[in-house]
Amino acid sequence: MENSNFGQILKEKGLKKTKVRMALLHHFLQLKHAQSYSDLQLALKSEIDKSTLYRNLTSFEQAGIIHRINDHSGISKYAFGELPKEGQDHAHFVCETCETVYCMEVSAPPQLNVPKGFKTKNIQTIIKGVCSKC
Amino acid sequence: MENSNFGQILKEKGLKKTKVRMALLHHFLQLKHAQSYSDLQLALKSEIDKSTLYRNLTSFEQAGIIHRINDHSGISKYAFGELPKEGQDHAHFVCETCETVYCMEVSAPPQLNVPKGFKTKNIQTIIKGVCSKC
DNA sequence: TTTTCAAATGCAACCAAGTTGCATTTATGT
DNA sequence: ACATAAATGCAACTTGGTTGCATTTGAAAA
Repeated sequence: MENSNFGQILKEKGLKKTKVRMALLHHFLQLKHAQSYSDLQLALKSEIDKSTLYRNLTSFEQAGIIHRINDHSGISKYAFGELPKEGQDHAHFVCETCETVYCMEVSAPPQLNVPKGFKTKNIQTIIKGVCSKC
Repeated sequence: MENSNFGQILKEKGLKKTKVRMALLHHFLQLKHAQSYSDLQLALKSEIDKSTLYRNLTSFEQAGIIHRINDHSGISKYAFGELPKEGQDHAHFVCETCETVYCMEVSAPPQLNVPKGFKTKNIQTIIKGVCSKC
């Protein structure tokens, strides 16, 4: 996978090809699990300014390159790939031991007793447990 | 519902009966939807110190008087009642318009393709949509 | 290639949620 | 009424995230 590839992804999304974005993209593409701001800051050796990083995370999310995950910790994590717009075929597994967040497939959404007058638009599921490494 | 009742609840849980706790308990018992720290601070007319409030929210949660909810906003909300330990019969509905969080029943949990080696302990569901008032 | 201009960056200052240490106060058991 | 452990209040702090602004840079047009 060469640089021309990353540049292409950014171009398709209408985002300028910058050093920061290339580094971020490179990082996200080779990761299996979700990263928090501090994970990223650490991994990228603090080379990226805080606000620049946050702004790029937002751009990437809007462009559908990554998606934002809110596990029950209260801090956002980010993972490669777009979140499906409608219905539910994506869930997040949070390991209670190592705090790692994994994306998972869902074969059938939960059955909900939503009262009259309530309109469901989106369902997000957090699974807590222990991952295979722990 | 009189004060002796509230005092009884605290006693059963091994918590001292204090002014702050009585006020908090009184407030939670008459609420239908989840409250954030700032909601509580506002509702209680800022009479309660920040750290005291947080510490009591933690105590109440540990005692099973309230449960903590993490909608995708990143800030914790608290609602009366204990969260079921095993399985899933509780979900949270977040109104996209008014930000109100409601507790809901779940009749059937989602079907998940959890890989081998992963142990599921708990499933939390956030439903996003529009509530009956909005 | 050079010019140009919007977009991206870096920096500092800021806000809010939540935590911690510590001195003081208060609820409860004896 | 007394003693003691727990609860409170306060200040200081940490951290995730945002904002305003001056400077830099990517990319498209000349």
